[in-house]
Amino acid sequence: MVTGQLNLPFDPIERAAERWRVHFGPSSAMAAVTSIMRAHQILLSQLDALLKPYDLTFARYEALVLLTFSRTGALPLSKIGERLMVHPTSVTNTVSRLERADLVRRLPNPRDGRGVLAEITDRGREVVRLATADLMAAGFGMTMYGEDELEQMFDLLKTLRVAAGDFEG
Amino acid sequence: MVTGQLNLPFDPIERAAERWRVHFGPSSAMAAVTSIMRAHQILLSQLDALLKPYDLTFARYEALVLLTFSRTGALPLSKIGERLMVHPTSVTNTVSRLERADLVRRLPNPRDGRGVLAEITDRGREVVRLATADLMAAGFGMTMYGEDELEQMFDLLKTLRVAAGDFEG
DNA sequence: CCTATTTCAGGCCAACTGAGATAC
DNA sequence: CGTATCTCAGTTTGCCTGAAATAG
Repeated sequence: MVTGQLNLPFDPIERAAERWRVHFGPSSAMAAVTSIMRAHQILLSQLDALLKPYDLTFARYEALVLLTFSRTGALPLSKIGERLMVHPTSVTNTVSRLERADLVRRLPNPRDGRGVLAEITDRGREVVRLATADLMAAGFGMTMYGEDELEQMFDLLKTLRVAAGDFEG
Repeated sequence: MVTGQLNLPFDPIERAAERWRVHFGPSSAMAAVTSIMRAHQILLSQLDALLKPYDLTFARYEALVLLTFSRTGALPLSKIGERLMVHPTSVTNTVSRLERADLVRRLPNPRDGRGVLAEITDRGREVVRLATADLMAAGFGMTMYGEDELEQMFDLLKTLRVAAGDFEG
């Protein structure tokens, strides 16, 4: 429903921006923010639908892919939280769900007695392979864009991420 | 924490995209999608923090602003859901929260016996005024962008919204 | 009769807070 | 000792499904 074809005869964000200008003043920041919110909603809904057959959400899929990328297939939960920029308790929850589905297993961290490693299982690697094929076939829900536009989007949003202190820009 | 300054020495999305290219192939769509997800997370966290003193979330704030824009200060719940593109049950929930805080009241729709109007209260108008002043003072969390970049962002994301069928583009 | 509007019950997911166990 | 890692309990939010009541 969130991505249902409502087919309003006008752009609801553009209309809100016009009224915003009249009531409050300059509205380009508000229009850009609202657009990002809506884009997120559209994409998340599409990607979660694609991943549903694998009993994955996009958040869980991202964690799984991150493990695929690591040399040993295992990472401390703290590192996962850092890279995906999610809260420690969310990592615990995500890893628990993946563990229950037999896609990762928990191991004690041999280099830090406090720590826990999440290690991807063979089944986890297979699920990543299949899910990734589906996502790529769907172009990540971005098939309306050309290569140049995708890069433009990345560059534009990078400015925001740098300003938020995500990394040393 | 979600917007904490982690100050990684590298861009985690860029790094993931590089590895993605090696493992799976072209990664620009994935990088753009991940950037949108992260931008959403950053902005929502900042805006919700700004709105917290008013016991509002961004979703509730948007509903309140929409009522401010209507001529009579009242709209059917169905219309609110259509404009903000949220699920009917979410509208019920949002309006109930606002009603409990005395920012809107429910009225029967005189033009449709099935329907319910949400009408903004005087207190609701005052809260919108104050919250909007705070949001504008914070530039909606977008002060790192120039006017041209904000328009560029809006235009780029409009392509996605049109493709999703949000309106007659 | 069929459809539209709203509500309720109940589920899932992600994020957070705060507290505690354990180990650096 | 203080700090870091992880877990658990519990709350909030938003989104969803399915079913019901009511009315066009």
